[in-house]
Amino acid sequence: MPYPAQVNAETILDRTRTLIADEGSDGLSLARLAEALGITAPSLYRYYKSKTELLRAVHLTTQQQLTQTMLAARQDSATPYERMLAMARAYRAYALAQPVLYRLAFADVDVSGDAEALLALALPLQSALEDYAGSADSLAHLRGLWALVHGFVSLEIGGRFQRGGSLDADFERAVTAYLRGLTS
Amino acid sequence: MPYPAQVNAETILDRTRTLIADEGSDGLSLARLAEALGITAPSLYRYYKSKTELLRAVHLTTQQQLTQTMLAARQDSATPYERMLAMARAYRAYALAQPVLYRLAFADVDVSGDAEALLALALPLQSALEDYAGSADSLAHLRGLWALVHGFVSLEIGGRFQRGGSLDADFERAVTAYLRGLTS
DNA sequence: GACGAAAGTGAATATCATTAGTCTTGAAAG
DNA sequence: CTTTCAAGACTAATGATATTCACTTTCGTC
Repeated sequence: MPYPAQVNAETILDRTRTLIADEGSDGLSLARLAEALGITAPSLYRYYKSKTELLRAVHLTTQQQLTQTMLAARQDSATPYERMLAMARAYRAYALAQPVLYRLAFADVDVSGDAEALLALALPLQSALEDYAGSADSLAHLRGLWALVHGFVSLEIGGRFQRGGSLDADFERAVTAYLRGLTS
Repeated sequence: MPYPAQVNAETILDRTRTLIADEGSDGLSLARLAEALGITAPSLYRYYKSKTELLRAVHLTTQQQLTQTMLAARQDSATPYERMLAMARAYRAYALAQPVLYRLAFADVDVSGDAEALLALALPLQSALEDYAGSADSLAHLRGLWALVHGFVSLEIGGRFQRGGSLDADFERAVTAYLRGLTS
Protein backbone atom coordinates (compact mmCIF):
# COMPACT_ATOMS: atom_id res chain seq x y z
CA MET A 1 0.00 0.00 0.00
CA PRO A 2 2.92 2.38 0.58
CA TYR A 3 3.42 4.65 -2.34
CA PRO A 4 0.22 6.68 -2.00
CA ALA A 5 1.17 8.07 1.39
CA GLN A 6 -1.15 7.02 4.17
CA VAL A 7 -0.14 9.99 6.20
CA ASN A 8 1.54 13.38 6.04
CA ALA A 9 3.00 15.93 8.40
CA GLU A 10 -0.37 17.56 8.95
CA THR A 11 -2.38 14.44 9.72
CA ILE A 12 0.32 13.36 12.14
CA LEU A 13 0.21 16.75 13.79
CA ASP A 14 -3.56 16.66 14.12
CA ARG A 15 -3.64 13.19 15.58
CA THR A 16 -0.89 14.12 18.00
CA ARG A 17 -2.88 17.08 19.21
CA THR A 18 -6.05 15.08 19.79
CA LEU A 19 -4.12 12.31 21.50
CA ILE A 20 -2.42 14.75 23.85
CA ALA A 21 -5.64 16.64 24.51
CA ASP A 22 -7.53 13.43 25.27
CA GLU A 23 -5.10 11.23 27.10
CA GLY A 24 -2.83 13.73 28.73
CA SER A 25 0.65 14.78 27.92
CA ASP A 26 2.43 11.70 29.15
CA GLY A 27 0.06 9.45 27.30
CA LEU A 28 1.76 10.19 24.02
CA SER A 29 4.02 7.43 22.81
CA LEU A 30 5.13 7.24 19.23
CA ALA A 31 3.98 3.65 19.05
CA ARG A 32 0.44 4.51 20.05
CA LEU A 33 0.38 7.57 17.87
CA ALA A 34 1.52 5.49 14.91
CA GLU A 35 -1.07 2.84 15.66
CA ALA A 36 -3.80 5.47 15.70
CA LEU A 37 -2.59 6.53 12.26
CA GLY A 38 -2.45 3.01 10.90
CA ILE A 39 1.33 2.95 10.53
CA THR A 40 4.28 1.95 12.68
CA ALA A 41 6.44 4.12 14.86
CA PRO A 42 9.56 4.35 12.69
CA SER A 43 7.50 5.70 9.79
CA LEU A 44 6.88 8.86 11.78
CA TYR A 45 10.53 9.77 11.37
CA ARG A 46 9.98 10.39 7.70
CA TYR A 47 7.92 13.44 8.68
CA TYR A 48 9.43 14.61 11.96
CA LYS A 49 13.02 14.01 12.78
CA SER A 50 12.34 13.46 16.48
CA LYS A 51 9.56 13.45 19.02
CA THR A 52 10.85 16.78 20.25
CA GLU A 53 10.39 18.33 16.83
CA LEU A 54 6.87 16.95 16.62
CA LEU A 55 6.06 18.46 19.98
CA ARG A 56 7.55 21.73 18.85
CA ALA A 57 5.07 21.75 15.98
CA VAL A 58 2.26 20.95 18.39
CA HIS A 59 3.17 23.84 20.65
CA LEU A 60 3.52 26.20 17.73
CA THR A 61 0.02 25.31 16.55
CA THR A 62 -1.31 25.88 20.04
CA GLN A 63 0.22 29.34 20.13
CA GLN A 64 -1.19 30.15 16.73
CA GLN A 65 -4.67 28.99 17.66
CA LEU A 66 -4.46 31.01 20.83
CA THR A 67 -3.47 34.05 18.81
CA GLN A 68 -6.32 33.52 16.35
CA THR A 69 -8.82 33.15 19.17
CA MET A 70 -7.68 36.44 20.65
CA LEU A 71 -7.80 38.22 17.33
CA ALA A 72 -11.30 36.97 16.62
CA ALA A 73 -12.49 38.10 20.02
CA ARG A 74 -11.38 41.69 19.75
CA GLN A 75 -13.42 42.39 16.61
CA ASP A 76 -16.60 43.70 18.14
CA SER A 77 -15.10 45.88 20.80
CA ALA A 78 -15.55 49.60 20.78
CA THR A 79 -13.04 50.96 23.29
CA PRO A 80 -9.43 49.90 23.82
CA TYR A 81 -10.42 48.85 27.32
CA GLU A 82 -13.13 46.55 26.02
CA ARG A 83 -10.72 45.20 23.45
CA MET A 84 -8.15 44.23 26.06
CA LEU A 85 -10.78 42.66 28.23
CA ALA A 86 -12.19 40.69 25.33
CA MET A 87 -8.74 39.40 24.41
CA ALA A 88 -7.94 38.46 27.98
CA ARG A 89 -11.23 36.57 28.27
CA ALA A 90 -10.60 34.82 24.97
CA TYR A 91 -7.09 33.88 26.07
CA ARG A 92 -8.44 32.30 29.21
CA ALA A 93 -11.31 30.61 27.42
CA TYR A 94 -8.93 28.97 24.98
CA ALA A 95 -6.60 27.83 27.72
CA LEU A 96 -9.49 26.33 29.67
CA ALA A 97 -10.82 24.65 26.55
CA GLN A 98 -7.42 23.11 25.77
CA PRO A 99 -5.81 22.84 29.18
CA VAL A 100 -3.34 20.10 28.36
CA LEU A 101 -2.19 21.66 25.13
CA TYR A 102 -1.93 25.13 26.65
CA ARG A 103 -0.04 23.92 29.65
CA LEU A 104 2.40 21.98 27.54
CA ALA A 105 2.98 24.81 25.13
CA PHE A 106 4.13 27.04 27.95
CA ALA A 107 5.60 24.54 30.36
CA ASP A 108 7.62 22.30 28.12
CA VAL A 109 11.27 22.77 28.84
CA ASP A 110 13.05 21.49 25.78
CA VAL A 111 10.95 23.71 23.55
CA SER A 112 11.51 27.38 24.10
CA GLY A 113 8.96 29.65 22.51
CA ASP A 114 9.10 30.43 18.84
CA ALA A 115 10.00 34.12 18.61
CA GLU A 116 7.72 34.88 15.68
CA ALA A 117 4.68 33.16 17.16
CA LEU A 118 5.25 34.88 20.48
CA LEU A 119 5.31 38.25 18.76
CA ALA A 120 2.08 37.50 16.93
CA LEU A 121 0.52 36.62 20.24
CA ALA A 122 1.80 39.69 22.03
CA LEU A 123 1.41 42.48 19.51
CA PRO A 124 -2.40 42.72 19.49
CA LEU A 125 -2.41 42.99 23.25
CA GLN A 126 0.36 45.54 23.23
CA SER A 127 -1.42 47.59 20.61
CA ALA A 128 -4.60 47.73 22.64
CA LEU A 129 -2.57 48.62 25.72
CA GLU A 130 -1.00 51.52 23.87
CA ASP A 131 -4.39 52.84 22.91
CA TYR A 132 -5.48 52.51 26.51
CA ALA A 133 -2.53 53.73 28.54
CA GLY A 134 -0.22 55.42 26.08
CA SER A 135 2.69 54.04 24.15
CA ALA A 136 5.27 54.80 26.80
CA ASP A 137 6.27 51.65 28.69
CA SER A 138 3.88 49.59 26.62
CA LEU A 139 6.29 46.63 26.66
CA ALA A 140 6.28 46.67 30.43
CA HIS A 141 2.49 47.00 30.47
CA LEU A 142 2.20 44.08 28.10
CA ARG A 143 4.45 41.88 30.19
CA GLY A 144 2.43 42.62 33.27
CA LEU A 145 -0.89 41.86 31.64
CA TRP A 146 0.42 38.75 29.97
CA ALA A 147 1.94 37.56 33.22
CA LEU A 148 -1.35 38.13 35.01
CA VAL A 149 -3.44 36.30 32.45
CA HIS A 150 -0.99 33.47 31.89
CA GLY A 151 -0.38 33.09 35.59
CA PHE A 152 -4.06 32.95 36.35
CA VAL A 153 -4.97 30.31 33.82
CA SER A 154 -1.79 28.43 34.60
CA LEU A 155 -2.61 28.20 38.29
CA GLU A 156 -6.25 27.54 37.50
CA ILE A 157 -5.48 24.69 35.12
CA GLY A 158 -2.94 23.30 37.54
CA GLY A 159 -5.56 23.08 40.26
CA ARG A 160 -3.81 25.57 42.51
CA PHE A 161 -6.93 27.59 43.23
CA GLN A 162 -8.47 25.18 45.68
CA ARG A 163 -10.46 27.42 47.95
CA GLY A 164 -13.67 27.80 46.05
CA GLY A 165 -15.30 30.99 44.89
CA SER A 166 -15.94 32.14 41.37
CA LEU A 167 -12.78 31.99 39.31
CA ASP A 168 -14.58 33.78 36.52
CA ALA A 169 -15.23 36.72 38.79
CA ASP A 170 -11.75 36.64 40.30
CA PHE A 171 -10.16 36.67 36.87
CA GLU A 172 -12.26 39.64 35.84
CA ARG A 173 -11.38 41.46 39.02
CA ALA A 174 -7.67 40.81 38.67
CA VAL A 175 -7.48 41.99 35.08
CA THR A 176 -9.54 45.12 35.69
CA ALA A 177 -7.51 45.95 38.79
CA TYR A 178 -4.28 45.74 36.84
CA LEU A 179 -5.64 47.86 34.01
CA ARG A 180 -6.91 50.40 36.50
CA GLY A 181 -3.51 50.53 38.11
CA LEU A 182 -1.84 51.33 34.82
CA THR A 183 -3.61 54.67 34.54
CA SER A 184 -3.58 55.93 38.11
CA MET B 1 27.24 -3.68 54.17
CA PRO B 2 23.45 -3.34 54.16
CA TYR B 3 22.06 -3.15 57.64
CA PRO B 4 23.45 0.24 58.68
CA ALA B 5 21.47 2.07 56.04
CA GLN B 6 23.58 3.86 53.48
CA VAL B 7 20.73 6.13 52.68
CA ASN B 8 17.38 7.41 53.90
CA ALA B 9 14.38 9.26 52.56
CA GLU B 10 15.97 12.62 53.26
CA THR B 11 19.34 11.99 51.65
CA ILE B 12 17.57 10.63 48.60
CA LEU B 13 15.39 13.71 48.48
CA ASP B 14 18.37 16.05 48.76
CA ARG B 15 20.33 14.30 46.06
CA THR B 16 17.31 14.31 43.82
CA ARG B 17 16.92 18.04 44.24
CA THR B 18 20.52 18.81 43.42
CA LEU B 19 20.47 16.46 40.45
CA ILE B 20 17.35 18.09 39.05
CA ALA B 21 18.64 21.58 39.73
CA ASP B 22 21.97 20.83 38.09
CA GLU B 23 21.15 18.63 35.14
CA GLY B 24 17.64 19.69 34.29
CA SER B 25 14.36 18.02 34.89
CA ASP B 26 14.69 15.33 32.24
CA GLY B 27 18.15 14.43 33.41
CA LEU B 28 16.81 12.54 36.37
CA SER B 29 16.88 8.80 35.98
CA LEU B 30 16.58 6.52 38.95
CA ALA B 31 19.67 4.65 37.86
CA ARG B 32 21.82 7.77 37.90
CA LEU B 33 20.28 9.00 41.11
CA ALA B 34 21.02 5.67 42.73
CA GLU B 35 24.56 5.70 41.42
CA ALA B 36 25.11 9.16 42.89
CA LEU B 37 23.97 7.73 46.22
CA GLY B 38 26.17 4.65 46.01
CA ILE B 39 23.30 2.22 45.71
CA THR B 40 21.30 0.65 42.89
CA ALA B 41 17.99 1.73 41.44
CA PRO B 42 15.69 -0.88 43.00
CA SER B 43 16.86 0.12 46.46
CA LEU B 44 15.16 3.47 46.03
CA TYR B 45 11.81 1.75 46.14
CA ARG B 46 12.32 0.98 49.80
CA TYR B 47 11.98 4.71 50.50
CA TYR B 48 9.66 5.98 47.77
CA LYS B 49 7.09 3.78 46.20
CA SER B 50 7.50 5.33 42.78
CA LYS B 51 9.35 8.04 40.93
CA THR B 52 6.17 10.07 40.97
CA GLU B 53 6.04 9.99 44.74
CA LEU B 54 9.66 11.04 44.95
CA LEU B 55 8.95 13.97 42.66
CA ARG B 56 5.96 14.86 44.78
CA ALA B 57 8.27 15.15 47.75
CA VAL B 58 10.65 17.28 45.73
CA HIS B 59 7.89 19.66 44.73
CA LEU B 60 6.60 19.86 48.28
CA THR B 61 10.05 20.84 49.51
CA THR B 62 10.26 23.48 46.81
CA GLN B 63 6.98 24.99 47.91
CA GLN B 64 8.08 24.97 51.53
CA GLN B 65 11.38 26.66 50.74
CA LEU B 66 9.55 29.23 48.69
CA THR B 67 7.24 29.90 51.61
CA GLN B 68 10.14 30.22 54.03
CA THR B 69 11.92 32.61 51.71
CA MET B 70 8.85 34.81 51.57
CA LEU B 71 8.34 34.72 55.30
CA ALA B 72 11.93 35.69 55.94
CA ALA B 73 11.70 38.57 53.51
CA ARG B 74 8.73 40.28 55.07
CA GLN B 75 10.36 40.68 58.48
CA ASP B 76 11.84 44.12 58.14
CA SER B 77 8.95 45.79 56.41
CA ALA B 78 7.06 48.62 57.99
CA THR B 79 3.93 49.07 55.93
CA PRO B 80 1.62 46.38 54.46
CA TYR B 81 2.53 47.69 51.04
CA GLU B 82 6.23 47.21 51.67
CA ARG B 83 5.54 43.79 53.08
CA MET B 84 3.74 42.66 49.95
CA LEU B 85 6.43 44.06 47.74
CA ALA B 86 9.12 42.36 49.76
CA MET B 87 7.35 39.04 49.53
CA ALA B 88 6.76 39.37 45.82
CA ARG B 89 10.44 40.17 45.28
CA ALA B 90 11.47 37.23 47.44
CA TYR B 91 9.13 34.94 45.53
CA ARG B 92 10.69 35.95 42.25
CA ALA B 93 14.22 35.79 43.61
CA TYR B 94 13.70 32.22 44.79
CA ALA B 95 12.16 31.18 41.49
CA LEU B 96 15.07 32.70 39.57
CA ALA B 97 17.57 31.05 41.90
CA GLN B 98 15.94 27.62 41.46
CA PRO B 99 14.36 27.88 38.03
CA VAL B 100 14.19 24.18 37.28
CA LEU B 101 12.78 23.23 40.65
CA TYR B 102 10.29 26.07 40.66
CA ARG B 103 9.12 25.35 37.17
CA LEU B 104 8.66 21.68 37.89
CA ALA B 105 6.84 22.28 41.14
CA PHE B 106 4.20 24.29 39.34
CA ALA B 107 4.22 22.70 35.91
CA ASP B 108 4.30 19.02 36.69
CA VAL B 109 1.05 17.46 35.65
CA ASP B 110 0.86 14.26 37.62
CA VAL B 111 1.43 16.13 40.86
CA SER B 112 -1.32 18.50 41.82
CA GLY B 113 -0.45 20.93 44.56
CA ASP B 114 -0.48 19.87 48.17
CA ALA B 115 -3.36 21.74 49.79
CA GLU B 116 -1.60 22.43 53.07
CA ALA B 117 1.60 23.69 51.49
CA LEU B 118 -0.36 25.90 49.13
CA LEU B 119 -2.17 27.45 52.06
CA ALA B 120 1.08 28.12 53.88
CA LEU B 121 2.35 29.81 50.77
CA ALA B 122 -0.75 31.91 50.24
CA LEU B 123 -1.76 33.01 53.72
CA PRO B 124 1.09 35.44 54.39
CA LEU B 125 0.40 37.18 51.13
CA GLN B 126 -3.32 37.25 51.77
CA SER B 127 -2.78 38.65 55.24
CA ALA B 128 -0.68 41.50 53.94
CA LEU B 129 -3.24 42.15 51.23
CA GLU B 130 -5.96 42.43 53.86
CA ASP B 131 -3.96 44.98 55.76
CA TYR B 132 -3.42 46.88 52.56
CA ALA B 133 -6.78 46.76 50.77
CA GLY B 134 -9.26 45.52 53.33
CA SER B 135 -10.42 42.04 54.09
CA ALA B 136 -13.29 42.07 51.63
CA ASP B 137 -12.44 40.11 48.51
CA SER B 138 -9.02 39.29 49.88
CA LEU B 139 -9.12 35.85 48.27
CA ALA B 140 -9.71 37.44 44.88
CA HIS B 141 -6.94 39.95 45.55
CA LEU B 142 -4.60 37.15 46.52
CA ARG B 143 -5.34 35.15 43.40
CA GLY B 144 -4.64 38.15 41.24
CA LEU B 145 -1.35 38.95 42.88
CA TRP B 146 -0.24 35.34 42.91
CA ALA B 147 -1.22 34.97 39.26
CA LEU B 148 0.76 38.06 38.38
CA VAL B 149 3.89 37.02 40.24
CA HIS B 150 3.76 33.37 39.22
CA GLY B 151 2.95 34.27 35.64
CA PHE B 152 5.81 36.72 35.45
CA VAL B 153 8.49 34.40 36.78
CA SER B 154 7.03 31.52 34.84
CA LEU B 155 7.26 33.37 31.53
CA GLU B 156 10.62 34.78 32.52
CA ILE B 157 12.09 31.40 33.37
CA GLY B 158 10.58 29.91 30.25
CA GLY B 159 12.37 32.46 28.11
CA ARG B 160 9.15 34.03 26.84
CA PHE B 161 10.29 37.59 27.47
CA GLN B 162 12.56 37.87 24.51
CA ARG B 163 12.46 41.54 23.68
CA GLY B 164 15.00 42.94 26.02
CA GLY B 165 14.54 45.64 28.61
CA SER B 166 14.89 45.37 32.35
CA LEU B 167 12.81 42.51 33.67
CA ASP B 168 13.54 43.68 37.19
CA ALA B 169 11.93 47.01 36.45
CA ASP B 170 9.04 45.49 34.54
CA PHE B 171 8.28 43.13 37.42
CA GLU B 172 8.28 45.99 39.86
CA ARG B 173 6.03 48.03 37.61
CA ALA B 174 3.57 45.20 37.13
CA VAL B 175 3.22 44.44 40.81
CA THR B 176 2.86 48.04 41.84
CA ALA B 177 0.32 48.68 39.10
CA TYR B 178 -1.79 45.79 40.30
CA LEU B 179 -1.58 46.89 43.91
CA ARG B 180 -2.49 50.41 42.90
CA GLY B 181 -5.49 49.10 40.99
CA LEU B 182 -6.78 47.30 44.05
CA THR B 183 -7.36 50.52 45.94
CA SER B 184 -8.68 52.84 43.27
C1' DG C 1 25.06 -18.89 68.49
C1' DA C 2 20.69 -19.04 65.92
C1' DC C 3 16.94 -15.93 64.09
C1' DG C 4 14.60 -12.55 61.69
C1' DA C 5 13.78 -8.34 59.81
C1' DA C 6 15.80 -4.55 57.45
C1' DA C 7 18.74 -3.07 53.49
C1' DG C 8 20.57 -3.90 49.41
C1' DT C 9 21.43 -6.58 44.93
C1' DG C 10 20.92 -8.96 40.33
C1' DA C 11 18.12 -10.48 36.98
C1' DA C 12 14.03 -9.93 34.40
C1' DT C 13 10.02 -7.36 32.12
C1' DA C 14 7.66 -4.07 29.54
C1' DT C 15 7.79 0.23 27.42
C1' DC C 16 9.99 3.82 25.11
C1' DA C 17 12.58 6.65 21.33
C1' DT C 18 15.50 5.92 17.81
C1' DT C 19 18.44 3.70 13.98
C1' DA C 20 19.59 0.60 10.13
C1' DG C 21 18.46 -2.20 6.63
C1' DT C 22 14.91 -4.18 3.65
C1' DC C 23 10.72 -4.73 1.16
C1' DT C 24 6.80 -2.83 -1.63
C1' DT C 25 4.47 0.06 -4.41
C1' DG C 26 3.29 2.46 -8.54
C1' DA C 27 4.46 6.23 -11.56
C1' DA C 28 7.54 7.35 -15.28
C1' DA C 29 10.73 5.91 -19.14
C1' DG C 30 11.89 3.00 -22.69
C1' DC D 1 4.30 -3.92 -21.84
C1' DT D 2 8.36 -4.09 -19.30
C1' DT D 3 12.02 -2.07 -16.55
C1' DT D 4 13.52 1.25 -13.34
C1' DC D 5 13.72 3.75 -9.08
C1' DA D 6 12.70 6.41 -5.37
C1' DA D 7 9.20 7.32 -1.91
C1' DG D 8 6.88 5.16 1.83
C1' DA D 9 6.45 1.79 4.89
C1' DC D 10 8.00 -2.30 7.71
C1' DT D 11 10.87 -5.58 10.63
C1' DA D 12 14.45 -6.09 13.68
C1' DA D 13 17.58 -4.38 16.81
C1' DT D 14 19.62 -1.12 20.44
C1' DG D 15 19.98 1.25 24.62
C1' DA D 16 17.61 3.55 28.15
C1' DT D 17 13.92 3.55 31.26
C1' DA D 18 10.75 2.49 35.56
C1' DT D 19 9.39 -1.20 38.05
C1' DT D 20 8.93 -6.08 40.14
C1' DC D 21 10.64 -10.28 42.29
C1' DA D 22 13.43 -13.42 44.43
C1' DC D 23 17.57 -13.66 46.69
C1' DT D 24 21.50 -12.43 49.79
C1' DT D 25 23.80 -9.96 53.32
C1' DT D 26 24.01 -7.68 57.71
C1' DC D 27 23.59 -7.19 62.61
C1' DG D 28 20.63 -6.40 66.82
C1' DT D 29 18.00 -9.47 69.79
C1' DC D 30 16.67 -13.83 72.19
